[in-house]
Amino acid sequence: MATINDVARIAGVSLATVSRVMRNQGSVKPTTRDRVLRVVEKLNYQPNALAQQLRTQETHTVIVIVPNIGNTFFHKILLGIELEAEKNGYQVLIADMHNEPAVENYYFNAIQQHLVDGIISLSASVAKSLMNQVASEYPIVVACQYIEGITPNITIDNVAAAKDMVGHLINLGHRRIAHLTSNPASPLYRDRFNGYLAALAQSGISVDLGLVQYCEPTINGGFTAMEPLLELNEPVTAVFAAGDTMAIGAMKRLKKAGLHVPEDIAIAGFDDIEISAEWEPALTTIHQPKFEIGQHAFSKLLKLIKKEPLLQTQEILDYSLIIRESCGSNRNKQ
Amino acid sequence: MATINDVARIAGVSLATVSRVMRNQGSVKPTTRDRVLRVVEKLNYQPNALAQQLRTQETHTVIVIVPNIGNTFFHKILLGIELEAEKNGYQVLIADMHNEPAVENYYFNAIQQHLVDGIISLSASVAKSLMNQVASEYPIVVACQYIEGITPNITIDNVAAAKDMVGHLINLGHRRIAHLTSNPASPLYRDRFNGYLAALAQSGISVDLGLVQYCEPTINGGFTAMEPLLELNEPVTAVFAAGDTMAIGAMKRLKKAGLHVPEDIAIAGFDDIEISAEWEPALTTIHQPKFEIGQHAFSKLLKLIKKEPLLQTQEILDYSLIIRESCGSNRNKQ
DNA sequence: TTGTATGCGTTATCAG
DNA sequence: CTGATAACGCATACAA
Repeated sequence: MATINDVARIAGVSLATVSRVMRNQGSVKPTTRDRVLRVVEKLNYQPNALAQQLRTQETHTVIVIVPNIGNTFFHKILLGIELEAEKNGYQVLIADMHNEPAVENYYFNAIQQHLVDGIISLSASVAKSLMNQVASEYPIVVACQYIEGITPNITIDNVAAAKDMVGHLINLGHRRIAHLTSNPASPLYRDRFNGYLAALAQSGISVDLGLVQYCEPTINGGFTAMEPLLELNEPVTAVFAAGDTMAIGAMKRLKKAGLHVPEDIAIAGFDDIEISAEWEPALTTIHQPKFEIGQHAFSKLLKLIKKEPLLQTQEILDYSLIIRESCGSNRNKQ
Repeated sequence: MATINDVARIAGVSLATVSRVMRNQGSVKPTTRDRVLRVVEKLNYQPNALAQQLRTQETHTVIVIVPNIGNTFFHKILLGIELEAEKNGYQVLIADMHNEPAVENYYFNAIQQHLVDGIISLSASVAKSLMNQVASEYPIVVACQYIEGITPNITIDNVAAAKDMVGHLINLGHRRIAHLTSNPASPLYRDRFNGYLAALAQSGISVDLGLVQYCEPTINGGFTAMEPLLELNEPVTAVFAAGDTMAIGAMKRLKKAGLHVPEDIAIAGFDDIEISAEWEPALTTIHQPKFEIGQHAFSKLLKLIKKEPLLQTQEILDYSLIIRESCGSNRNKQ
């Protein structure tokens, strides 16, 4: 592999000159520039990025930590990040935790080792203390998730969104509304649960914790979580799942039980992942502005990297209620 | 950020000694080791990986180029790569092309710039000449795709798999079988098309190119590609889609037309993506051993990196025919 | 307009 | 067992 020295020697100039033409910076006589360029081409010289980065102390690379690349929820977010990064001359690398919390710690080291200029975490499953320590020294932003009171983050108002959704179900006449949720340690699921409770409270509906099921946030999780609800003496008429995959799992279980959605029971989800619009019946859900979340996350990170002041450390984006078929109000089907 | 020099100075030793204790290599007196370690901890010293990599000329990192991270087909492959890499002390970074061929070129530079030790491409959409040039100098393996006669690659036998699937349909009594395919420039789709043709030929069924539709390999693509087939004078009784997403799109279109799968028409897909098993009716398809493809791809790459000899440059893994509901043979439902 | 020299933070080769 | 010192490949301040 050719180095800058090889080019310099063959072109008969100093390596400083080669450096100048490579970076289009400083002044160099057109004729010598041409001579250098010809050698560069002949040798297929590519600057060693490692050396450049070591020298300049910046990598123009950010890493985004994804809990599980298999979760389609993250795709549009990634796209938002990527396009925004591209626009600003940054490279984005994706690190897949494949759902193992330990992996996040591992990638947190990447920044302490100068391999990247910043981190966007879509997980925040790292210990609060480590997050604190790293975030105080390096550019980090968290999106879609958050650890209370730490680091800049981008989310929607999960409480309000869940409350809206359950309010919608109540408006449709439902009184016995089940809730499918997941890991109670996650602020996200806690917020959505709180929204559910708030909506019930507002309508004077008393809470029945027997209608709340905890499960894995997957199709299969929703499927099995639906079973105890089917055996209730007084059946529920609606289910609010804190994630679309759980909602789809619930629908599959209902179909197996010979029940129809939305005629026999209404189902609502959360997130608006791609398959929700394709599923039959199409799922009523909360749309998160994923692409924008991604864009904002990168913009915020970039400000951190460039040490520009952050106007607001926490950013709340707008969600929207997407009414499709699964709640029986398909007049408004989008 | 503390450097090795800071540690050395504060611990009252030379930086060579610090390097030794960090790498657990060479001999150093237990007491000085302890002294160094204490300082390391106090300063929270982390070696600068950039400098290490520049010095040692290896990054222990590989990059995998994914055509579109939103395509769930790739997830298990990534998982296979990641676990195999982890086992060998390598880090894997994912580069998302978001379906823009130009992006692959961009990441091909990463290796020429010494940022990674090797590349696994799941795309192979780069120009043959560039692929040739880079592959001749650097460790690269292609999986699931291939450019004829270049670089080590891992695939299944797409021709045989498609032929098997269409053979299955023929065995079920079908004679008029449509084929949904995509970009004819892709060897993959060409192979599957050839398999389709081979199966017809073997059974003495004459080919009717009017039954072949080209479309985007998406749900929507399959949906619209189904329309002309619906208007045929002599309708088809089965559809073989060269990808599961197209198959699902076709099913959605049929449902809209009031037709039932598999009673009115049989549908078969290819790839066995996750949603295919969940869809109702569940899709009959060709299973690609994605996890193993990922593992083998990394192993092969590692041999390339370590300059070990490659026994076979091209590796063909076993596929399997997964019979579910969409072809009406649900006796064998898996 | 060009060249020289220094340093980025390591590892590794020598001596001692 | 430990310490100088020379690379690794580049960018840049300073001279010329």
